[in-house]
Amino acid sequence: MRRDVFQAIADPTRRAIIALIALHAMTPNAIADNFKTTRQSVSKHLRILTECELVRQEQQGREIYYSLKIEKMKEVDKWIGQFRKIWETRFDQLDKVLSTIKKHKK
Amino acid sequence: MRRDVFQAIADPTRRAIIALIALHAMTPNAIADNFKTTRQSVSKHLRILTECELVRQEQQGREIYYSLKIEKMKEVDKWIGQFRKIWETRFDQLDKVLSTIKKHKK
DNA sequence: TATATTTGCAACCGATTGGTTTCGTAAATA
DNA sequence: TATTTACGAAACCAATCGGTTGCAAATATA
Repeated sequence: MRRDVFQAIADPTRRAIIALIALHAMTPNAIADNFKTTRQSVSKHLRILTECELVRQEQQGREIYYSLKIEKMKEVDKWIGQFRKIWETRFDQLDKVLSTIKKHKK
Repeated sequence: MRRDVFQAIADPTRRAIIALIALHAMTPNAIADNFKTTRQSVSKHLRILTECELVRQEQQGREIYYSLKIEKMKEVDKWIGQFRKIWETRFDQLDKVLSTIKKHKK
């Protein structure tokens, strides 16, 4: 069962969970309250998120607080980075074309 | 069969295809040459990428050239953006802590 | 101590996945 | 015209997915 961040964020429920716990740690029950699905289903998603190290657990009595390991999200950002370069370059090129047109108008 | 960009980039082969055709349009056969898998398998991946509008086709004789619709990648970038704010803020806070320590040392 | 709450885990289910093989079509080439 | 090449689509397969139900363990409360 080889997991990675990209597989983790592929599921919309998982993306919602990530967004939920990004700022504040939450218990599985509290997280599940935000969805139509069952607690067990959320628990399964949390296990997957834990497996790919996107999430951190903190036991507190009988409750377990889950929070986001935001550093892991940088992996996605890094991958997207290579394409950001491309679309920024293309924007620059378009910019050059536009300014050339302006010059010609003058 | 509702597809989105996040599902598209979940598969490693698909991510590799995306990176391959990001700069230059390529035919399915040319793409398949870069992988261990068959042409038909790559063809299936290309269909999925087409379905979620990540890819553009251009017929040229009996060949079909596939290229990346880089604008679509911005959707992922946008989603990651909300977390970038968080980790940059945390970095700022760490920075403040560090400069406070420096001041105290002085 | 008996009961209720919070949780993870295993078993199971139908749907979907990524891959293969096979086939049909259209374009290039002999 | 006959053959080869490039490709998509369909049928099929084992593996995995997301979800459910049921249960056991640990902690809190009566």
